[in-house]
Amino acid sequence: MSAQIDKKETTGFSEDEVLRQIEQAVLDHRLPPGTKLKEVQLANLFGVKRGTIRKVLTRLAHSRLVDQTPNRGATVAKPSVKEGRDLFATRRVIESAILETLVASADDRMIRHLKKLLEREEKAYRRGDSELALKLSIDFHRELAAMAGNSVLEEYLNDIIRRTPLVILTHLGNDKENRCRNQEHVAIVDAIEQGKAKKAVKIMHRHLLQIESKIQHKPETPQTDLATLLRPPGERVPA
Amino acid sequence: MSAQIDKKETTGFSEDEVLRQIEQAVLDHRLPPGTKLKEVQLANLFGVKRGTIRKVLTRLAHSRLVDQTPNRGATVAKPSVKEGRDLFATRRVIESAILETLVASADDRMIRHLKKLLEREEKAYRRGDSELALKLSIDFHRELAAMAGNSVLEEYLNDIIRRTPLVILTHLGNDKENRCRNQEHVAIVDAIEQGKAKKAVKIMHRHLLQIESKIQHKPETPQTDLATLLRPPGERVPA
DNA sequence: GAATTTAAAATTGTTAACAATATATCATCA
DNA sequence: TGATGATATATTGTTAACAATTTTAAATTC
Repeated sequence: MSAQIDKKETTGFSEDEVLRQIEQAVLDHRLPPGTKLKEVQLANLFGVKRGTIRKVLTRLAHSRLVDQTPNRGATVAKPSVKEGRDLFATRRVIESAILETLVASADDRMIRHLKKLLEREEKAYRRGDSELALKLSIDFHRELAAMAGNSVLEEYLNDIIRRTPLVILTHLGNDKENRCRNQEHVAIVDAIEQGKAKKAVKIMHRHLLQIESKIQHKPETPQTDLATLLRPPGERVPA
Repeated sequence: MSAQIDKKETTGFSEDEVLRQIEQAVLDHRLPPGTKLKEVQLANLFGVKRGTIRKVLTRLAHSRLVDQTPNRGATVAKPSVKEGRDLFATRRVIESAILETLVASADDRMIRHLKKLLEREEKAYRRGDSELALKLSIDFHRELAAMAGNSVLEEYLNDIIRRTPLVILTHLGNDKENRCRNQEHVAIVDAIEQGKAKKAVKIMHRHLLQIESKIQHKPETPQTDLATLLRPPGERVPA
């Protein structure tokens, strides 16, 4: 009744590629929290051995993107309200530190690069391409972290960013409201350009609190679905 | 020439226990950076299968305590000067946030508990038991993190604490100077008790900068030795 | 003797078969 | 019907044997 998922022809991915694809699926809000992740199913989907999937799941569990329980396999993690709050609070701390560092060393080239990113982001918003807009919004935050030049801060922010979609999906639903506002990104870059660290931090705080303030009620538990949602482009559905 | 390390009789540890023992060995400055970690050797030492060691090494690599290179195995990580600086800079950020949070919610019970810890720490210092003093000093920082009540901040601080010995050993040597000073810990608790967050943060900054300022020169590369240093208590050496 | 090549040993990486556990299916009975 | 228990299936966990690679050692050549 739930047997053959073919897909043997694909060339086969490396362990890192599989990991990144799953992480990307979470970032894109395609993998709802609570989704069961069966080893053989994933192995077939990606055209790899079960052992590879096994290692990937362990790594994902280590970064708290999946929950692993002995003998019962892995599911996409479902952060608690508490964890969600802690995550956002920590994010404010990390992003503030990034901005303080960045303002001290920002040059024209960086500012220009950031503004180019923001233009693309705004264009995506106007065009109504919310998928691309979300991606570019994430890129903006990541770019700030990379520019600050502290690899550990960058590492931690990326960790938080990866976990954030799970918090949003479990405690906010998939509303369009819960996205970064391009306008605020612009204001942050302006503050950086002016060398006003405190101002940049203040805007960033408001920016993050806007989303954070909403995570308190958990509306309902949506039913999990099959894992064909791992493939971003059009894909055929096996018989 | 480097063949049989017996040790088959031991009861055998679980995966998590093996992980913790290795982490503890790093914390205790018993595992110098660069030490080769051979799978079968570790498997024999802990009385577990090679697969278990393999998973543990992967997990340790994920938290950057070991470096893994394909086909060439794992070694205890050797952080660069840059990584060391970034680590300490981030630690200041995290510990500051912890203190700010903590001061807002500290009660008498917490203060009393902290003071008790400090007494034990001071006693260990006076007695000259620098091993215990180091351990208690780490406990102090961890306790602050736990009391703040933000699980993500706590998680990150623990991550940093685990990696810190590797930075110290590679770029500072094993001097007694590079340890936390009990006196400063006392001053931090006093500031918390008085509800002065800014003051506590300032002391903490000075506290951490004192160590951080020294990581610039890397004296030499000490030779790696065998991994019998994994056992804290007295152990027999096989023929 | 130093450098290069060849062979041996040690170490890591992979796989398929098996074992253990959990989940689903179905029959039985109150 | 609904609960209980037995059987079958599906899923995860483990292991030992094998393959691939690197490191070490020895042999050869100049």
